[in-house]
Amino acid sequence: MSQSFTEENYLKHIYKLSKKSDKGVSTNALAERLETKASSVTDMIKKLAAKKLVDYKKYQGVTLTKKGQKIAVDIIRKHRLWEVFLLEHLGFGGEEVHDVAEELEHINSAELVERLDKFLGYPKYDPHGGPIPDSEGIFPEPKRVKLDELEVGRKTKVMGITEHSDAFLLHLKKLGMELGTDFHLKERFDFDRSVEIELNNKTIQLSHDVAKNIFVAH
Amino acid sequence: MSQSFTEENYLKHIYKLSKKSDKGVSTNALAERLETKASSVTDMIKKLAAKKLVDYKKYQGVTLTKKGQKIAVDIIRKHRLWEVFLLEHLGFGGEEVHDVAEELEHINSAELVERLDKFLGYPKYDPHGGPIPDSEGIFPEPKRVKLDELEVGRKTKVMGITEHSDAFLLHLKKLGMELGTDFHLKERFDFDRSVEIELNNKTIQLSHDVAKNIFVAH
DNA sequence: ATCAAAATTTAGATAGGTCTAAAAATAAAT
DNA sequence: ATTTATTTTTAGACCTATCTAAATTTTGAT
Ligand SMILES: [Mn+2]
Ligand SMILES: [Mn+2]
Ligand SMILES: [Mn+2]
Ligand SMILES: [Mn+2]
Repeated sequence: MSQSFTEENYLKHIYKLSKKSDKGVSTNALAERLETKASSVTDMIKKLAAKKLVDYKKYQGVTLTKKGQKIAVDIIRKHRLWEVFLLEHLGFGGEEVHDVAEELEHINSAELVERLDKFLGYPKYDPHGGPIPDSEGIFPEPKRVKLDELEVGRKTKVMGITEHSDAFLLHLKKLGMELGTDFHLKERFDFDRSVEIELNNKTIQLSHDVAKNIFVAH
Repeated sequence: MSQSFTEENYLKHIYKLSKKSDKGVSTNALAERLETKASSVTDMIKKLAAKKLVDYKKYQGVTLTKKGQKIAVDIIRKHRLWEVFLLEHLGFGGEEVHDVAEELEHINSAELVERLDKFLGYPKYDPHGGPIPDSEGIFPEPKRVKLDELEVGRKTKVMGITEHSDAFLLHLKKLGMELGTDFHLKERFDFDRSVEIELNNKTIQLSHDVAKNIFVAH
């Protein structure tokens, strides 16, 4: 069975949104992500459910089935491999890459993907740090690094801490950082090694004492 | 204005078929090429005509407008650039390449095409000898000529073909002619324009139908 | 010039994807 | 517990691309 571009985009975004919480993905959230209307989402979800790619109960949101998940992960694999190619071999910079990868990810050829993967040297992460699943859909073990060593510009997430005092835990809680919290490392200031991060649309400063005690995904 | 994959494929095949004769491309010829029905072709042609991409009068066949031609040539450019990439960099062999290029040619990004072209070293011909037009739509000067126009007596080599049917490919294989094969044009017979060539120490006759479909080095 | 065959176009139907407006269900407030 | 607001679904419509079957035009033979 083969999917349309549209179906593949739905599956991919259901996958990504479902990581954010453990409940089903809501119709509105999906509509916003896909820049379409809620009614269109409902229609499409029904079609995907008929194909057994998602589980769906009215008003309860959607989740991917195993089959749907496999397809979603494969799209992500292709997207990230193409981004590696565009950035590292064609010399693309920054933004433009994503839109092109958004189209290339739908090119349908297992042979092509495997050869591209080989050509690129079997990368495990794309240039934004996004992990690239293998052809079985297995993601690489996320390398962990301390926040004070991470390259500026990375999107990352909290993977662990090396300091377990109540004071530190309370501090993190107040900042809104917990295990799994996603954020973006915007800047590091050389004079005191403090960092500036963006988390939940807020910009926050962290001292080096804090940063050096947080493990983040690389 | 942007075209669908389908529209682009129509334009490309109208372009290619229109090279074969100087009359408009017939509905049936297009239907056969595109593996669809004549009625579907009529529908699509009307739409392309409404967009001013083709000129069309009922029952008279279609021709491309300047605008349509530009798009068609650009698709051919992309197709051939991708084939160079797939064959020379990803290590694809023979057949598989074409189908993948058939999809890749529709990826919509001028930036991508220019960067790919640069990455490949601005090739002028694809690995099958097909000329690659530049971004302005200009084809390279053919340092190639069809075998039925080559001067008698020349030593030359197979540079490409203009007929890609299985029957023709098989025929060439049987004759021992493939891309790059060297041979010597010994004689041309005026009464049927057949030619006699010497290849691997054997003397072979080729009908005009065969000769006119083989590109050779000039 | 007439008739038959082939090519082409039209009519009507189906399926995918989307939208607006209205109805129904759920969640939040009072 | 009611009422109100929000979310989600349904109903009905539209556009693209395709098909089959029937009608029309052109081509080619007699
Ligand atoms: Mn991306
Ligand atoms: Mn996409
Ligand atoms: Mn090709
Ligand atoms: Mn194509």
